[in-house]
Amino acid sequence: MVMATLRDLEVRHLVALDAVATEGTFGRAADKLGYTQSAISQQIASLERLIDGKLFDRPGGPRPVELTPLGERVLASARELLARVDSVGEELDRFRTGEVGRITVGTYQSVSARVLPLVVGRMRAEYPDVEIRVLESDNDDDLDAALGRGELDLSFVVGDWAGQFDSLPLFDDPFVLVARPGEYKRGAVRLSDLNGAAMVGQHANSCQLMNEMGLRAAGLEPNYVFRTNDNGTVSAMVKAGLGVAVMPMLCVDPDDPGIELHPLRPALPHRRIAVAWRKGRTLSPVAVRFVEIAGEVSQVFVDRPLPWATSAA
Amino acid sequence: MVMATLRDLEVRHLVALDAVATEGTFGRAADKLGYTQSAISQQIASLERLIDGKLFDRPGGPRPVELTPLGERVLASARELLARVDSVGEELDRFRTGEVGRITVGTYQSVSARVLPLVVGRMRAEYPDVEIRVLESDNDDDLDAALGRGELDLSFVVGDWAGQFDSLPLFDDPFVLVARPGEYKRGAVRLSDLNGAAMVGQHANSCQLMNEMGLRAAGLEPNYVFRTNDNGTVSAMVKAGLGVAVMPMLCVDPDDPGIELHPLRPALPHRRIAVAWRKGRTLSPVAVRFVEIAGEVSQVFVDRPLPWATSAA
DNA sequence: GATGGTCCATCAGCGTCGCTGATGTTGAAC
DNA sequence: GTTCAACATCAGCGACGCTGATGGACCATC
Repeated sequence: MVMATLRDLEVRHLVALDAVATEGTFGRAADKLGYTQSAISQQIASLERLIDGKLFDRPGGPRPVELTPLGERVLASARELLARVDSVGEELDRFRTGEVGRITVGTYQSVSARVLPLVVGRMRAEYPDVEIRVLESDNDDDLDAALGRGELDLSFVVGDWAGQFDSLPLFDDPFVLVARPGEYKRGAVRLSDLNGAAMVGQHANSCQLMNEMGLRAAGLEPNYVFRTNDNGTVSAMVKAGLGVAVMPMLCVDPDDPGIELHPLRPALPHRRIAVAWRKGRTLSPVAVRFVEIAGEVSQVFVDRPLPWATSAA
Repeated sequence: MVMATLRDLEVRHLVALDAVATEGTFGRAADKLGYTQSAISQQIASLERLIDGKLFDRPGGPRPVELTPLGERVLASARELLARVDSVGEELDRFRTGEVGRITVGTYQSVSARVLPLVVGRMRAEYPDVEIRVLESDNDDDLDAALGRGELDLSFVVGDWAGQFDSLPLFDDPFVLVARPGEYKRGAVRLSDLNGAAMVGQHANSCQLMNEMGLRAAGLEPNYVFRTNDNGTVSAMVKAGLGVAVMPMLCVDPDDPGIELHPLRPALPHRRIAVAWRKGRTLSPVAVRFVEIAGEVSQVFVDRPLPWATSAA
């Protein structure tokens, strides 16, 4: 016979207390709850042991029980707790359906500008009460680290991260040459034609490194005259005649008449855009839907016109 | 295999969830709580069945478990509930010690004026945070009814209520003659001397009826020229010469020089003052103390000087 | 790639707990 | 007194929860 404490409390006890207080007798409470009178009697006795005090006065004979002053106090707390438990249940249901929730997503400039608005728009339409937080960074490592630490639920990433993350590949984003209209003949440009050309690029990040490695692998030593991480500035510099740029196609505004895009020949290895999350981790329902939507809206980029068609428009 | 719902929730589940989330592994949580790892595993599994969703991602291998998004939500609610349960426990302790509580007491004019202040004063000194509510009524039936309905925790009553209530007798309050000083010789007055005297009395209530019955039993027909339920007004009318009054001694200000008190011979059956509560009902700790204190302070009235000594002072 | 270590899941065994159904007890009403 | 309507108690039993051991997954290390 060990000492019973509130840690042994069960919701069932509170339900029984409430029912007895409401119904007035153990028997009616038992009927209501689908137990026998004996069971209710034992449940209340057990609760009285936990509380360490009588909750009901039993007048004996055919008269109903009545709460003691202690019982009144406990009942008030019990009803409060029951209401809280119920509201937790409802909140969890809302969470499961995505009615409430929060999601934090990592992203970077080109995705922020071209992909994220499409996804966020559909998310807000489907789940108006879901809070969507976005962390944008120039630096892939920041996003990876934050994702690894669990600060991000999801992150857009470049490349495959099969080792560390689970991911859904969204689309391939080819490197294209950005030049002033007419500077090169329409259509593909040979890498060798870029030899010695003044180039505009980004500071060292995964795309830029991928890009430069591709160029060097083709035997040319790029001549960077300006670097910026702002994609708009890269295009602006090209327009201003500072040089040409090799950029992921997603980083360039396809409707900008001041520039012309050219496929490269041979093509550099394209970058693969994916949305990733920590390997093996369960996603919230909202996050799952976010990934689905990201996949759906990415069809736009899978099917997008090739650069020469665009510049020829 | 029946469907588990939140109604099957137990505090133990929440404690286990909290411990695992805090400790990071099932094993350490088990050590902390004095269970085996197996028990914790089963408790969490059981909770996951209740919640109908995984709460932890188990990476497998030597790495600790991590909360799923659902788990985070549930944990937050669990901690809130645990805190609430703890605070209920503390509140109940305070209730038991009388540190908090409320008591509603029925009373009537003479007790309000002479007895209650003594009791309330000591109660407030002992239990400064206990709320004391007082219902005063001219009409005994009101108090009895309110006590019977449970609206009062305690009530001062006149007479024995052995049938309906439990009670503690406090003291006996004799009926005395109230007259102007010198109107009667000091000391006892014969009932027969009151025959035909103009009298001031109360409206029909238990004391007044008791009083009149006693007079009639002694063979005299009282001649009431004025009735009021206000004890001060009775005395004032006596002082003004409207008549004499037969009153419970407690209803008269013993220090009032404008009146003189006389015992009656033969004495009328005195009224017995008691504090009563519903038969068989458990009293709150504060109410128990209230009754004790009422008994203690009533010693003043048990031992109080007889009327002729008072008026001779 | 084999090994050891550290996790959690699972299983069998078993004690305990909670429920049922029947019986005992109490007090009020007739 | 008898009856009735309450709750308490008891024996029995089934289910549940815990223990201790085992198994499986995964990582790190060699």
